[in-house]
Amino acid sequence: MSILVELQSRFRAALAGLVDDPSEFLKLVQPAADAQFGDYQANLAMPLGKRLGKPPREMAQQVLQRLDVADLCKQPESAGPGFINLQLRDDWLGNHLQTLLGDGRLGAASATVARRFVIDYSAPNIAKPMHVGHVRSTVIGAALDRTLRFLGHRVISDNHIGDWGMQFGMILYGYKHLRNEAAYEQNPVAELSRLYRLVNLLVGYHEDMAALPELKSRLERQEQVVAEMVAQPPPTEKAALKQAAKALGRAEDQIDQLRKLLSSTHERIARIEGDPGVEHLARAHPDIRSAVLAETAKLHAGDAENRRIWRNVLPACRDEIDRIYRRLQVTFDYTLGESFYEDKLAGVVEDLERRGIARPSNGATCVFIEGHETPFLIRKQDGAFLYATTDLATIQYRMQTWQPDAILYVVDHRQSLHFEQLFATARQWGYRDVELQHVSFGTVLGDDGRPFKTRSGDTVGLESLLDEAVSRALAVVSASDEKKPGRDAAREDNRGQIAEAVGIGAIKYADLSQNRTSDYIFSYDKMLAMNGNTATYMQYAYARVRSIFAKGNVDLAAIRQDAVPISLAHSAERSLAVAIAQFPEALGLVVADYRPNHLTSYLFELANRYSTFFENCPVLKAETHALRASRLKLCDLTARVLKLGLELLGIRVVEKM
RNA sequence: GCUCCCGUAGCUCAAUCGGAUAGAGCAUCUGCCUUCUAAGCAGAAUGUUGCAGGUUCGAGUCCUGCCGGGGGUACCA
Repeated sequence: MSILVELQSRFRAALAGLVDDPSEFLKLVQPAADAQFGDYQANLAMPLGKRLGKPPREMAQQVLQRLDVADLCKQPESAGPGFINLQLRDDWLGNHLQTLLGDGRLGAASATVARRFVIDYSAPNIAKPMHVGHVRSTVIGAALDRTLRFLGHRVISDNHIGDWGMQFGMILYGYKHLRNEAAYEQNPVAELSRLYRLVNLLVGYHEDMAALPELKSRLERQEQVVAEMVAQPPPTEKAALKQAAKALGRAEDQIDQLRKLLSSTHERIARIEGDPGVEHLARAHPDIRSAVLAETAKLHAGDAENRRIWRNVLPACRDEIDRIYRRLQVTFDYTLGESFYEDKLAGVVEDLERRGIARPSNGATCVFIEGHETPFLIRKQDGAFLYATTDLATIQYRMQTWQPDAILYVVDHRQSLHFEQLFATARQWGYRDVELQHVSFGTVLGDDGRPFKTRSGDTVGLESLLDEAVSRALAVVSASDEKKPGRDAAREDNRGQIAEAVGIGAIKYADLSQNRTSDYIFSYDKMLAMNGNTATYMQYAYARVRSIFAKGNVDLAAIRQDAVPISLAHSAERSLAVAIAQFPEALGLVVADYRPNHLTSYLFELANRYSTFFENCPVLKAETHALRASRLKLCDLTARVLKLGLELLGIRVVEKM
């Protein structure tokens, strides 16, 4: 049971008769912003007063007269311009916690209306190794997956891996023309990823070279424009003068931008030309871009050799990403990659054309969408399909196969235009009763504020990040052991497992604790931190609770059934109790806007309050037996909420640290 | 050009569809391990929420303009 939901229903009853639809006011019943205002607050008297044309303070009084919360709360008070402050009764809170002791769900009710979700997350491109950019989608997606499932929804997780696009054309081209057979024999995935990067580099080089003349002439034109503007006699009128200055500034900005673009293009070209080996390859493969596209088209058209290579190469790539998923403990119900839909693509385009949703334009097939300047391309001039086509086929398949109420795409926010167009097209196509959600997240940036890359231009591999995290955690575990001699010897064997849980947990938490919509600057130290607001802090709090149980030989089953009332006399006990009871509210926030950072904030707050409790309230040495039992109950609930909450985030707890 | 997002403490980030005195962590400083794990606790210091207007009982949040940064923008994903 959620206290907030209960309070809202009490307010609903109180508002009945005052307004027709109380819903918009009920959302103003919230946990208190500050402990001095109690546990919960209702901010509805002000807007209500405005609606009914009465002074807000009077309105608050009127609501209070109609409000029946005497069983849960102390006498509510009205404060300030009309805030209503509510404080839970200690006896009610104690009883409530008592019922939670016997509740495996810790108060989190199963959804009354179970929805069916398809969650599309992780989706790496299997032609290249997973890097830090894949962590966010994987970790956020998995957390939403687990949380929705826990709340009683039907969830189908589907890893839509990239195994069919132009990136595979690059692999094919590289495999055929640039492969080092010995390296491939030894480590196929490493060689494939080298080939992918190499071909990508060469394609980029020729694109840069091709773009250069146009870029130069644009710059010259722009410089001329500015020169003419400067040569103009300045207008005499003040307003016109200001206008002219502004226009000049903008034109100069464009020059700056063009110069930057030009110089970065020159830089890339120089890098290639400065490397004799690569330069030689660039000269030897002048038409590489169109050749790559041709390989892609051939694969799609069913060319026997390309299909054979594709089939041979795929298993090794899949093994590679599966190894990372095992380590992250992420699993999917389905892994239906782009290739799964290849035989459906032509039908999709045909169907959309027949219905008049798509039409040919400049040799390609497009969907024109109102409000969008550029069309949504579903087939290229050369006949090849695009990821738009695949995504449409995927929607069709998911709807036919699973009839979901919602499809969530956990994907970088840079693809928002694509999803807008995709969803708009899907709706025109007839899929109107499904919630199509782009659960977007911000980009991982480097120190320079640009999308994250290492100096060499390669993104940081995910696996090395995981290794680094675990090895740092191991160092901390070992250091902590040495500081406290006299621990049990079996402990040594556990260090590796503890380090794995702590290290991986740190990385996951770093991503989950951020509002997913913000970009963030990647930092090893931050991602691998084990102090402060980190998964480690919660794991540590959990281990401290478990340590009390171990030391006291506590029989938890007996404690849970013990009739001794829970005492909340100490402020640390009470504040901990309130946090425990608010677990369901945190889960509600997570699913309301698909943001796991609500759960991390909650768990940090809970663990924080536990630490205060731990310092101030002796458990095993409590003054009386009853107090000892009461505190053990608080410990038990804290540990269980921490464990369950972290599990929903995909983070493991350990018994000792 | 069009379009979307962002600008909060020295740094990295929060702030529940507009709520009370804008909060954490890191870094800095001061205390606390013979008492259940110091990966911790208690405390100090840190702000013109980019700027200027507007809307209202109330604005980091909404509107307008400006400044600054980033993304996307017809055949990559």
